[in-house]
Amino acid sequence: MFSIGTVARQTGLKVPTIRYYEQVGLLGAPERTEGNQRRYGKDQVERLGFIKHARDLGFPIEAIAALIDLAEHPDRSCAQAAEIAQRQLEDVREKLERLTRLEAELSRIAKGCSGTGVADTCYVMASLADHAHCGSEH
Amino acid sequence: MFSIGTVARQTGLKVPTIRYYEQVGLLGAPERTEGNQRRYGKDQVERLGFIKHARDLGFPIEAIAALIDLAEHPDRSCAQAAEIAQRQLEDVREKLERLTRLEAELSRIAKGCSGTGVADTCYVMASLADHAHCGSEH
DNA sequence: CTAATGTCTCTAGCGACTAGAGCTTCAAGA
DNA sequence: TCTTGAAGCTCTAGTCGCTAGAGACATTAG
Repeated sequence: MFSIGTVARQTGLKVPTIRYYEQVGLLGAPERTEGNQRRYGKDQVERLGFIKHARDLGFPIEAIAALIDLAEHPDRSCAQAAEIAQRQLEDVREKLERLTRLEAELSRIAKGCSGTGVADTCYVMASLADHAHCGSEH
Repeated sequence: MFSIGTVARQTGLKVPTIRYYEQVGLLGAPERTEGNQRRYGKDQVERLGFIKHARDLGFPIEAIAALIDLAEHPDRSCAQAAEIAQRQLEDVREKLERLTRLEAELSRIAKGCSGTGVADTCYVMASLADHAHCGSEH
């Protein structure tokens, strides 16, 4: 049985984050000592590892809850898990696309700066003020 | 003088968003009609366009406030504006990097799915449960 | 004049935590 | 056994950038 601090160190999560996951129902309530402190078993530590990994990959809490639910009903089809992963992948790809365009635009803006007075000549300001300066949509 | 709805249509912002920008001090309080409705002048519409564009490029509100402050003091150096843009560019690049790695990992995970029972064979689950399955850091 | 649309303020909610106050419990050393 | 300091507890509120909704008032077109 591990204290919350020990589990935090093991999983890389922060202590309040673990409590938060319990609060939102991602993790069942652990046992408690007589003095009301949480004590986690191996299973729960593993689940927290799963959650951490999924969060690192950007899965929203809700999707993780669905995945955990699937894991607890092994009779269900793997297709649902694949679908969740697929959705996440598409989400990431969309963000990538958008960020790629932003990067192009911003580097164009940032490069154009002359470093002189801001008044009429500042390229950054002009670019932001007038969308027509832009190279592409965003 | 334009009503808030008209300005919203002109700038592409939503009505509550415009009120929000006023609330957080990004935009000065506009004139009001006798009936207490906001009426905006050309200058303010322009500024809202500036804000919209900067937000679309991902600048946080605080950075936009700093840019507006610079715009109102044309004697200051353009270097500060360039610095803000540079910071934003770096931020975008960091996110891009991270997302690129996530995309690789997720597409590997999503592709590996066999579509059969979730029990022992689900690749999605196994990948999430065990970080050792991963091809790279994230 | 009426009806429809627009606008007002205010509060609360989103997601995923994070910070802090004020208290209690635990574990290790003297 | 006692003490001390770290770690834990609950609760509330704050973060960011909006968004939604309630209930009331203003404006405008026909």
